[in-house]
Formats: sequence, structure tokens, C-alpha cells
Amino acid sequence: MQIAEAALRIISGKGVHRLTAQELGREVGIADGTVFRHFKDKAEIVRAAIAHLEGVLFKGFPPAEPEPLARLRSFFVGRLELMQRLPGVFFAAFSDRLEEAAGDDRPLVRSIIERSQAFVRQCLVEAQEQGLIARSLSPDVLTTVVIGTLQANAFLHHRLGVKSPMNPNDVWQVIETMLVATKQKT
Amino acid sequence: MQIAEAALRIISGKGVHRLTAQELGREVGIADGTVFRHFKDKAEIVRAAIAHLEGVLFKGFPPAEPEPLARLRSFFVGRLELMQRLPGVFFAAFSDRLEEAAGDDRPLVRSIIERSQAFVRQCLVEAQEQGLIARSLSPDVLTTVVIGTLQANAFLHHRLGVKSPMNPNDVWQVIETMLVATKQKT
Amino acid sequence: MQIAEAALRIISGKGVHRLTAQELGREVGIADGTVFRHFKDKAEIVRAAIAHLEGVLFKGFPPAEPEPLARLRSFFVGRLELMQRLPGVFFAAFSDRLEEAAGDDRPLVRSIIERSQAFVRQCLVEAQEQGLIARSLSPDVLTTVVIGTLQANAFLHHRLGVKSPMNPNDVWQVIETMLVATKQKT
Amino acid sequence: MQIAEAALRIISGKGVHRLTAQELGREVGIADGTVFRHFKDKAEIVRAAIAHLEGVLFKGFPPAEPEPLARLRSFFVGRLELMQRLPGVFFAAFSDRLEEAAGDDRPLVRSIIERSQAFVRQCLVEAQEQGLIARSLSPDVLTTVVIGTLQANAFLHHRLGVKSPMNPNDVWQVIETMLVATKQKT
DNA sequence: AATGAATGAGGCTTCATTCAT
DNA sequence: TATGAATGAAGCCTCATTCAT
Repeated sequence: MQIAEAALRIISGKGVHRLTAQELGREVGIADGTVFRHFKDKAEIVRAAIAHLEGVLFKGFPPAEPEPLARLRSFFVGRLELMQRLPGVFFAAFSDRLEEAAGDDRPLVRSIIERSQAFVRQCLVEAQEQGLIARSLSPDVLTTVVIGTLQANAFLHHRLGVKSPMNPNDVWQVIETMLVATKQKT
Repeated sequence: MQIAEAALRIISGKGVHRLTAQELGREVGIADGTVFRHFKDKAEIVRAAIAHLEGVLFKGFPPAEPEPLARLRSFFVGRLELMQRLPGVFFAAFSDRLEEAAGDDRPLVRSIIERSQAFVRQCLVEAQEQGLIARSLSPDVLTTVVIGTLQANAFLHHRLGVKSPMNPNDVWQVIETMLVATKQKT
Repeated sequence: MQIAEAALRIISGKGVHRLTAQELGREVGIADGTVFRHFKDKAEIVRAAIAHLEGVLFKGFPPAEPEPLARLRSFFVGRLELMQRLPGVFFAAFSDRLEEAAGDDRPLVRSIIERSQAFVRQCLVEAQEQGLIARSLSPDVLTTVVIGTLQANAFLHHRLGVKSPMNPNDVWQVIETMLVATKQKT
Repeated sequence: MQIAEAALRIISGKGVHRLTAQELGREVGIADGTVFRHFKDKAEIVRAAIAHLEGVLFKGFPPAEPEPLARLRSFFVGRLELMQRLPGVFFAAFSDRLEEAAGDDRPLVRSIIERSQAFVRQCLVEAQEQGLIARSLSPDVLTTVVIGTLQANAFLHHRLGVKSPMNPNDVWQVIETMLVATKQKT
């Protein structure tokens, strides 16, 4: 739905406090009152915006590669590429703007994050089982490292306005290098 | 100032949109109008809250250790410990709530982030120069890994409400293991 | 626009400080907040009120009479008649209420005054050129005499609440008598 | 009283809406609350300001000259000179700022005006009785001409910010010329 | 469905006035 | 008398939501 998209664009680009019926109407090209012909109230609009974000983030998810690190790479690079294409939208996933807008519906936002997180963790655990990564490292910590790197990239890109974003493959290369290096060490 | 503290507490705990004069007054124990005898307007309150946050985050900064990785460890563990003591406040540093509240004063928020970032990068570069970490890895990427891990921990802790937070030293151990492992590999 | 009219009515009748959104709403028959669906803010309302005043004052302006004193008479009597019909509105033109309400838009108010003033002066200069008034008298001073008489009439009428206003033609007759008398004298 | 003076200065210079306890305190050099140690409430302050204005305007009043036109001249020139010395204060006499500030005490302001007006009228009537001015002219109208000229001068000076004010004697000369010219005419 | 005026609550801010110190 | 924090009532303005057209 156009309105959900517009809502997501506004929230992530301008902030929750700019998500008003008027602004939405202007963005979509309808009158302010008309917005409520399509959605019962603002909460419903925010829910739709979150659903829209989830759709964008998890299109083609999960990746099909059988190798856990290749699968993780695919996910990771995909997300960074998405970030470069749709910086605002991607940033929204890690921002708390959505969460604030969601009000009572925080679980909706949370599920987006947990879904990614669970996937990353699963890949890492498999990689450890296959001896690709040192087994001694806590998969929970490794998960925060991987997710965090995505997050920090979104952060730098969107918040600090970094000019030339890093190449997604290069970023992954560094992560993978570190992950597998731990094995040699032991 | 009591009000600045209360403002930071509200922003990071309940969100920007709950930072109202009434809420602030209630938190401090004064009437809403009285707030503006101490601050010209809301923007000034937010500025004070940001300054307060900066004070908390950078108390005893930068760490004095001569070894770059020890210095980084000190910073990293310190931040994670802070997070466990003051989850809301710490989370605020990475959230965009403050930034939204700051309005025109975004540079204030940005400077907090850039200061940490520059420190982390400097430690990593020194470590590379001293041969502790593989020189081939981009310091910018490594910086996002380290900062991102902090960020993801704050995220998990505050947003997903993880019950038992990880031990700061354990988290650092994993990072350091990965960083130095890259050297052996080459 | 109804609101502009009401605003002018309130400002000139009760004073700037009574021009509140509530009062305006009451006058027009809408809620206070609704006022701002039609005008961005109070300044815009005041601007509209001034424009409305200008429209009322300069309807059919300038008079078409070819003789300068006849033209001036027409203007003068017209203004005094207007004063008797719309005392509040007319008074507003000379009051500083409007100016205070206008805030930054003082030029709008000033232009109303200067326009009348320039017209009066022009008539007097022409009359001097045609030998109807002694050439020795400063046109600037004469202008203040004519404008001032209007002003003082508005003042008496509105501020001192004079019961029976003077007849506009009689007032003009006195002025004209004095103006042309100066010629004989020389 | 210093406070009364300051109040008059503020009202006539900056407008009623700037007459606040804080502004008054700043002007006089005391704290805002202290203002109410000297005056019961704001209305009392305004009353004092009006009394102060009356004192300034009517110092040495009425002039002692026996000739009515000389007496009027003395008054007229005196007022214009006052205007050039204290533009704000003088303007206040004709402005409605004071009246707005006075609220319920409008009679106080009115009496200032009526006192001047009665004096001017008296001079003119005497002049007519002595045959200095044509008897046919309505003294009420003549009074508005004289008072109005003062008013218009204050207006030009203060409101339109005219750079070089007219010479008081020149202005009076024009008025007197016109007044006495009417006699010859008959 | 669409419109846009209207409502009314809520948030920011100012200020006269009070009062403990 | 002086101070200045505190109060509480307005006033401005925004916005979600409703509703007649």
C-alpha cells in the first residue's frame, strides 16, 4: 500500500513526530482526512509501515546457500547493499523510531530484529559445528559482532552522513577473515 | 542539573515524544511552567541532557593504558559495564532519540559518536602499526566491528530486553581473539 | 474573509491584547484551534486584517475631481463619513494597535498611512501651484494640519466618546476657509 | 518613582505587551518579584506611569501669557519641543497604548487629553472674542485642527520615523497664519 | 471513496502574583 | 526590603479524528 510506504519513508527520513495525517496525505497525494478511509487510526498505519519494512528486509530470505558462511555472507552483503539503495528504510530497522511510533505494538518491531538475529546465530553455530570457526567462541557474542557491524554501518552511513560507503564485500571479507582466523589459532 | 538528568532519563527510557514539560515537572517535582524558569525552552533542555550524557560517557576518558589493545579493552569493557549500570542512558548514545530531540543541534549528538569512534580507530591503527593485528585489514571496517558490537549489545540489552547480559570481559575476549588471530593467519 | 474582518473588529474595538484565538473563534463561531486551519499563525491573521483595512480605506481611491482642493475635500469628507459609519475601523488606521499587532510587518501599516499622506500633500502642492493657497506655506506642515485634523476627529470620536460628531462638511469648510484665506492675506 | 518612569518608557517605546515584571525589574535594576513590593499589582504601576506622564506634560502649565494666541503658541511649541526631546513619552499621550494598559482606568488617560483640549479651546475662544480669529469658525473644529496638528507631528516623528523633524516655531507660524488670515477675509 | 472544515485535547511557553528565605 | 523559585492560568499552536457534503 502506498500509504504504508509513505509512512515508512516519513518515519525513517524525518522522524516519528513528522508522521502526521497531513504529511502522509501530501506524500501520497490525497487529503488528510482521506487517510482514515484506508486505515482506522495512526496505530494501524504504523503497523502497516512495519509490515512493509519486514517485507522489504526479508524478500528472498533466507538465502539458499548450503554452506553456513556463504549463507551468512549472502545475507550480510544483501543487507549492506539494501542499505546503499534505501538508506532510510534500512536504517529504520535498527533505529528506535519505528519502535516509538509503534507504541503498544513493539513486538512487531522486535520480531524483525529477532528473525535476523536467529538466522545469523544459526549460521554461526553451523559453521562452528563444521569446524569453520573456533568452537570456543560464544555464538551469542559472535552474533552481536556480526549484527553490530551491520548496525554500525547503517549508523555511519545514515547518521554521520559518511560520503563514500564501504564496499559490502570488503566489509564481509574482514569479518570472515576474522571468524576463520580463530580456527587456525587454536 | 536535576532537570537535565530527568530529561535524559525520560528521553532514553520512554522516548522523545514523552519528554513533555508536564512529565519533566512531575519527574523533578515542580509544576510544568516552572521548568522554563530554568531553561529557555525545550531545545535548551535537550542540549543540557546531551551534555549530561557526554559527561557520563566520557568520564575518565580516554583510558591511560599505553598498549593500544589494552586501552581499547579498557574503553570497551567500561562502556559495557556502564550499559549494565545505566541501560537507558547508554542506549541513548546509539539511539536516534536524542538526535530527534536535538532538532537543530544534531552536531552535539554527532560529536559524542565521533569522539568514541575516533578513539577506537586510533587504537586499532596503533595496534596494526605494532603488528598486533594484521595490517591488511581496513581500520575503518575494524572500527565498525568494534563499535557495532557495543551497539548491538546495547540494542539487545535495552530493546530486546535480554535478561542476563553477557559478561563484558567475555565479549571483549572474543573480539580480541578475532583481532589478533588475523595476525597468525598471515 | 470573515476571520480577517473579525480580527480587525477586535483589534480596533478592544485592543491588540484581546485578539486571542478564542476571542476570534467566538466572534466567527468556530473553535479556537480551527482558526489556524485558515491562517498559519496570528501574524498572518493580523496581516489579513491590515489588508482588509486597506481595502476599506482605499475603496474608490483616489478621488477623480480635477481641482486639487475639490479632490482633497472629497477624500477628507469621505474619511470623516467612514469614521462615522465604522468608528472602530477608521480609528485603527491612526492607532498604533495595528502596528503593535503587526509585529515584524510594520511596513504594511506604514504604507497605509504614507499613501494617504502622499495624496494629501500632492493635492496641497497642486493647489499652491494653481495659486489657491499661499505658496509660502510649507506643504509638509499643511499636510500635517489636514491629516492631523482627521486624526483628531477620529480620536475625539472614538477615544473620548464624543456624542454628536461634527458634520464632515462643516469640518472641511473650516479647513478650506483657512487654507484659501492665506492667499488673500499676502 | 523610578518604576513608574520605567513603565512609561517601556509602554511607549516597546508596547504594552512588553510591560512585564521582569522587563521592569531589569530596567530598574531589581528582581522581578521585588516590583510588587512597591506596587500592589500591574494596574497600580500603569496608574503611576500615567500620573508620571501627566506630570511631564503639564509641568509649567498653563502658560502665563495674557494674549490668547501667544498662550496657545507657548503651549503648542512647548509640546513640539517636548516631542523632540522625549519622543516616546510624548507619543504615548496620543497613542492608545496607555489606554490599553490602563484597562479599567481609562478615565485617567482621558483626563490628560481633555485637559489639553480644554486649554486649546479656551485660547481659541478668547482669540475669537478679541477679534483675532474670524468668529464664524467653530471653536470645536479649530480645536481639532490645532490638537490634530500636534498629533500628526507626533505621529510622523515617532511612527514613520521621519528623520529631520520640523521646527516647532515654523509649524506654529503656519497655524497662526491660517488662523488670523481668516479674519482679513471677512 | 474523497474532501477539508471543525473539534478538542494536549503540548509549549509566558507572566502576574505569591512566598519562603 | 530584596530575592528568585514556584504556581497556575492563559494564550498559541498542532494534530488525530470525525463528519457533512
